[in-house]
Amino acid sequence: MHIAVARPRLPLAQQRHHFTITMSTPVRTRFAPSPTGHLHIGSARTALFNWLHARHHGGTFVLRVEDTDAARNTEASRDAILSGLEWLGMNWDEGPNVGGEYGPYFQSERNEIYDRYLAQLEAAGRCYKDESGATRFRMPDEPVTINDLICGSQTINLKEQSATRWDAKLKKDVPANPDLVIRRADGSYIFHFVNVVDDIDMKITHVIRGEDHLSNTPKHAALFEALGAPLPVFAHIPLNLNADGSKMSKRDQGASITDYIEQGFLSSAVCNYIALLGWSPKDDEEIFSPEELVKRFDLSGINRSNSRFDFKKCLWLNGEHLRRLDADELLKKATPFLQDKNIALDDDRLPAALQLIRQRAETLEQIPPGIAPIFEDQIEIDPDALAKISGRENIIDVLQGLHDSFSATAAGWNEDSIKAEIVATAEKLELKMGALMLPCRIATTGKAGGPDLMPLLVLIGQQRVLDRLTTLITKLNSSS
RNA sequence: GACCCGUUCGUCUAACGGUUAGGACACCUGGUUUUCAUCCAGGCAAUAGGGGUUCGAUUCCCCUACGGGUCGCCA
Repeated sequence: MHIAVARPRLPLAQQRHHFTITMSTPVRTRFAPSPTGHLHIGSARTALFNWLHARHHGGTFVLRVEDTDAARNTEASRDAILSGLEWLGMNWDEGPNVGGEYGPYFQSERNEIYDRYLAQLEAAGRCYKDESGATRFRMPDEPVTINDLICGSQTINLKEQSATRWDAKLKKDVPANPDLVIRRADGSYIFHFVNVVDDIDMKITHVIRGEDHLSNTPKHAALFEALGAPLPVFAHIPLNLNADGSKMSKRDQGASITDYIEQGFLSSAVCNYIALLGWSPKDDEEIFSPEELVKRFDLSGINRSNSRFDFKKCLWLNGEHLRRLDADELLKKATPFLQDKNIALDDDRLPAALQLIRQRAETLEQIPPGIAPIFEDQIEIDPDALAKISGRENIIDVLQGLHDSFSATAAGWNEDSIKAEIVATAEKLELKMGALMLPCRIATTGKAGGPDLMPLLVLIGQQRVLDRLTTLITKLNSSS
């Protein structure tokens, strides 16, 4: 497969250097997380764009763990990131657990490779050891130009730019050594160097990453040049912000992918939503399965401005995905949430219950509470719901009427017979049917809202419906 | 502070010089469902400001404002 360059932002002459290198090369993208926390939703989006681009072009998606900072890396974090990616369905072709011909895929295990590239730099006279023992890459005298697929072209003189450094405490620029540290005195390597070396060594063709790396890119380009390697295509994607426009940090609500797992989101919906943050299919469609995303994704559809996270839209999208699941998939996805609430998976009533609740649930987490009245022997009456009906003058008559009618039903216990009994009771009491529905619902489910009432009553069962009506009647009588 | 990127309804976005500036979420109003939800119909709501260029700018250029990013021996 070949690379599609669908949105030229630059005159062709400027693009040429950029694209001839990879025009006929199979696409290889990578996601390179640092295991210092959970899988952040923004990182997940970066991973998604890399994954989608690779899959769209039939290329290779590489997972590389950038664990060069021994002080901050944790095993728990690495596991969380890997399992988060797995949950999202972003399978990697090369990387941890699956291997590949360009391994190892943990930077902590690649020192020999870095030594080799460093030797190359040394041989070319492009780096030196400073007085502290750290190795520095000589910043080029000439300006460096990069062409970003999304952000366009920019030229910068690194030597001049790096000759001073902003001191946040002093609030002013202070003189600095413009040459980039690439290896610490203790022999460990710095991000910029290993990142570039690995991208070269792993033959990465497209570097798709957050815009926070845009300003680093000229340095990387200089390293590519010094190492005699062609530049990959750079595509810096805009960042996600909180709903209020502030920077999304680790502790913000919805920042971690585990939040979505725990709250009963579907991975397909999360992928769909985050894909839409900064990428557009350019038409009015917006509900996509992962397969459809792969088919439609193109880097040319990525826009350049940051976006804010809209949790409500994400919820809506999740509901849409939920309704598109077939019965087996729904049961499978809901299983952990059902087990958590002790709802037996082999209960005869479960399939029908799931079909009932799926029309209204937006998350898997909302499923058990909605169908609990079917499976639990005891229900709790929501006080707020009860308050809506307890003040009605005729409430006891209504409940008693329903009870009498339901207990006398001769036509069996099904939706039609239940409806007929409610209608009959309403006529007897000279009320509209609607006036009986809410009391009936609250008495039998404890809640003011929920799935379609008739089928719900069928599943709860005649005897328990009668018992619950009696219980509420007793309760109301004793409190009045 | 310097440098870089950005700025269309509240939010996500479409419109790559000519549109009554389109769609979606959210919100509001009706309707259907004799319940809840779905669903259907309708409504509210945007080109940051100022200069150019042009017969004509959301679209191209400049300035300002605002937002974000980078300026580490973190990644």
